[in-house]
Amino acid sequence: MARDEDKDNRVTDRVGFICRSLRRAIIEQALEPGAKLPEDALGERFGVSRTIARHALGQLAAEGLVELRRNRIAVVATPSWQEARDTFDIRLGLERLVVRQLSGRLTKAQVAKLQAHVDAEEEARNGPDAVSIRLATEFHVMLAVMTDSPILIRYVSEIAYRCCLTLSLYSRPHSSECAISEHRALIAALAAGETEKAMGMMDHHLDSVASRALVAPGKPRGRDIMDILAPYAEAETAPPEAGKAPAKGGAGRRKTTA
Amino acid sequence: MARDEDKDNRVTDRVGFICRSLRRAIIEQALEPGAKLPEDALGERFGVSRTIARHALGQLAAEGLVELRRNRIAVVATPSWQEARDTFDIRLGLERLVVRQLSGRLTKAQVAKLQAHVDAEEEARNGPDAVSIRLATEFHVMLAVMTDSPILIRYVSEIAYRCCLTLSLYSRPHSSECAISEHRALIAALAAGETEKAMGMMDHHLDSVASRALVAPGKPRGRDIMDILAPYAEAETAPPEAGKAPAKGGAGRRKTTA
DNA sequence: CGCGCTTCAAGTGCATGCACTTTGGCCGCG
DNA sequence: CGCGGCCAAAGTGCATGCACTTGAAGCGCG
Repeated sequence: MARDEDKDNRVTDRVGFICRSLRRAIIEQALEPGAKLPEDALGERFGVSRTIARHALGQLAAEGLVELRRNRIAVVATPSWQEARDTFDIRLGLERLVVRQLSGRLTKAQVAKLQAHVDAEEEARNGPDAVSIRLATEFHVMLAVMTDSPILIRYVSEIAYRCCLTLSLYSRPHSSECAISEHRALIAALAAGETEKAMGMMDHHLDSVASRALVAPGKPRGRDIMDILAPYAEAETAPPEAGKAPAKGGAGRRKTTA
Repeated sequence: MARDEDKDNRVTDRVGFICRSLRRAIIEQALEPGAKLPEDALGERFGVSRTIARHALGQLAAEGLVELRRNRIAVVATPSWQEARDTFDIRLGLERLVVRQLSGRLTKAQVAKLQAHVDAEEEARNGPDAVSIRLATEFHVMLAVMTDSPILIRYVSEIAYRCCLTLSLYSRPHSSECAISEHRALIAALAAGETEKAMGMMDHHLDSVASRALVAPGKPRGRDIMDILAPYAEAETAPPEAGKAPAKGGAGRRKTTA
């Protein structure tokens, strides 16, 4: 990722740097949906002025990772359940394009690179979930990058990141074991040029991730506090264990990158 | 009609306003690819400071409509031929999703609205091309909006705008007559819930727009001057008018769509 | 004891100023 | 006559200051 850093396009890069950092923090769930991102705190943390931080926030907002509300502190986006489903749906469509594009056209080097990445995933399996999620996401982004189509790259990256977001909202502990083997199988199919098969695998892969991970709309984790409180408003009969303090918000003052 | 749209999200709206204006200017080809967009000129024109103009430019850059180069004046993006093809390809994938989502689910009011829009297209047929293009684009955006899926809306809008851009680079005078009847037919199929048929129509529609409009890579109008000059640099023997001389990236045939 | 109003601090919205970079013209030199 | 370097104008990069908005604590009133 430090590769094409200073191409000379894109904003100076301090903005880019902040974006990348924030994105990473978000997909690793160091920043949960709803986390506040005050401009000055950001600026201070990254050693830049609010102007830059603001710009970065703007970019991230354009990608749908943060929410900007006028005169309010920016927050990490909290996609609705419906949006989450849509996101996966669209992602599927986009990744099919990737597969179609790539099938039978992968160079040996590319295949090797992909395999190496999956090896890394394997290795990180016992590490923190955050890392597995990031690696799994990066695998897909890597595929997109290999299409060499800037637009496709952008869209797939964006949506993959958004998926991480929804995952961090609506998923349970996470289980990425099968994902890894599915990644391997996908590589094989792509390398062999079995387009249809590869597409089917991608379908199945994403579909299973979605249905396995996306747990029903019942209780969105970091969602609006009012949602969490909702069941308590109904009746005062033994509320389930929810270790969240009511008013003050357990987040303390400003959160920034971990 | 330029009044609302600010539910309270998004930037203050002066930024939004500039974005919208610029987008419109771009898709109507009042601003050709490569056109310069200096911050202060923009700011002056819209009665705001460079800060705002800059922010707008940033948004547009995120959408791929303008290009930002460090320390240089921002310009309207000039997608390469390859990107143009990719764009249409991806667009097709996205619009298929739209169709699938919409098929058989359109309310009477929606159908009416669509038909009214196509009527407007019909009416504008003798007007300037710019308007026809805008209307045709808006038709597709309108469809996307009806899916009620924010992400899909965003992506389709974005890519539709980008297509306008490529059209203004690589298309001939334009002929949108058939597009109108195709729009009508599409509405009918959608209303009738004939998903497969509707998808096929969308395929055909976009494909024909692409292949009809996108005239070969021969002479990209506003594209990098170096490309145009390349064949002349080789030898001074009568430069052919279409020959692809440089060893540049493959203009090689790529699956358009299935 | 609770409820609404006031007041204040945190935070954003935006403009402006200054430094740095790029560009293109001008001039002197070969 | 051409060519390469200097210089000013134009433009961006970024920080900072001030006005405005918002949320909430504090306070008085019922």
